[in-house]
Amino acid sequence: MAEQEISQQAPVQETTEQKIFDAAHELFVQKGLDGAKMQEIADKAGINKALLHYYYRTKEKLFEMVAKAIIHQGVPVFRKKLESDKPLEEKIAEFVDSYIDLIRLNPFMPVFIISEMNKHPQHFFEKIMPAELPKPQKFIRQIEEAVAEGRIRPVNPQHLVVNIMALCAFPFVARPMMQMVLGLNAHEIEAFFKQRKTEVTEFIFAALRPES
Amino acid sequence: MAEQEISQQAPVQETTEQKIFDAAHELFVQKGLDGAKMQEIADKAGINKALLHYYYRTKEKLFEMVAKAIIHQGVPVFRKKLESDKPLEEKIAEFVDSYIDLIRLNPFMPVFIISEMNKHPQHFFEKIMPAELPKPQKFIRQIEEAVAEGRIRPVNPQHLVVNIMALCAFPFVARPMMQMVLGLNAHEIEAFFKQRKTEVTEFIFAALRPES
DNA sequence: CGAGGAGTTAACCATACGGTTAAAATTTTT
DNA sequence: AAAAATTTTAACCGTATGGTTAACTCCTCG
Repeated sequence: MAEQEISQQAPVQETTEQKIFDAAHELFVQKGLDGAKMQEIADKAGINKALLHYYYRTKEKLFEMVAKAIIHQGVPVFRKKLESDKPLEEKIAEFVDSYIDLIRLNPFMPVFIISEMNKHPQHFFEKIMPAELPKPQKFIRQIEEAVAEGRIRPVNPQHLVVNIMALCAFPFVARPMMQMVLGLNAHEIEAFFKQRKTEVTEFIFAALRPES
Repeated sequence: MAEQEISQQAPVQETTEQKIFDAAHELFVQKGLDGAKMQEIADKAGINKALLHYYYRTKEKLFEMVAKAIIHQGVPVFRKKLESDKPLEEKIAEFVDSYIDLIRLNPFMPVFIISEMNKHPQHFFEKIMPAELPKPQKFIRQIEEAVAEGRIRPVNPQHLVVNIMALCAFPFVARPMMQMVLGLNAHEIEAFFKQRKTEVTEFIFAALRPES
């Protein structure tokens, strides 16, 4: 479900601008704004450092473009799911499904966002995040209705929203730690992430079953 | 419950070494290894830059000491809770309780660990993490037993462990985002975090109720 | 008192870094 | 093919950065 067809790099005839962008993408994601160096990006792109400034004026601008691209890859997914007209149960299942799909395609994304958002919150919300970021009001109203109707256990809707996001995203940001603590090798962790979707969905629905 | 008495800085007669350490702590946590600059640390400590190198030979060494201190603040809490002899239900409740307490005392900790762990995994696990990090084997066995006895719904124990950690830690690392998405002001977010402990505990227990 | 050591400082050093310049190479336009 | 515009490069610039040096202060102890 929700397996998008994202042209998985066709290195046919990549333009220089693209090569720079890709190199910057990889390094910014891996090392952050401060950790990634312009020379390093130039080397990885296989070009002269001056070209970075020719295409993207400054490091900050280059970073902004990369960060925006990353954010804008996720935002529409959220918006679509949060604002859909589907009934609550279906909505939750779809949300978990496409959220985990999204992260599995770009496992670095949550760490990148969390790091940069916490390190430079002002810059992040003023220059990178779109002004109209998806709001879960409709989702929250649906939760309130379901509670009122007794269809689900009484829960605080805001906490539920956070819980869902936490269950989806956290394993990816804590991956190295998990791997260490649970003692999993590469294969096992891969299997773990494969199971994750169903396990999370079942966990949430179980937590929402009405009492008695 | 579990409100430790941690001598909340007594700035009576702080030694220079301590002043440096504290300044480094604050800046490394806030900006990471790459983002924090030695001059900045010296300024914040109110001393000459050469003194940094007098007490802590290099930036890396200083960082290691700070990072170790942060890690070693949390590890014993984990170990104690994970290896206790209490029955499962109690254990989960206590784990959530002291985990959230721990993070509320140092809300920066999870972001710091996640950032640095993902940015320099090798350095992190070789030089900073203690060799004998707490393992949840006993906890996992207890879960398996509870499932076998039908006391809780059948769940994959590893996923449950991850779920618990996710529900506790994630809100703190995603705090700025949450604040934005849920549209909370400083007071409201404070209230949110106060409710968090009970909400998470109830959520987990609800998810573990046996079926039918 | 005065020698020795710990603590502290200003000045300095080499390199790394983000960014610029001017000219060369390449492509596009006419 | 010449002119114009675009792309690429090597060399350079000023500053920031991690780190060092050597001298100076201050306290301790014989």
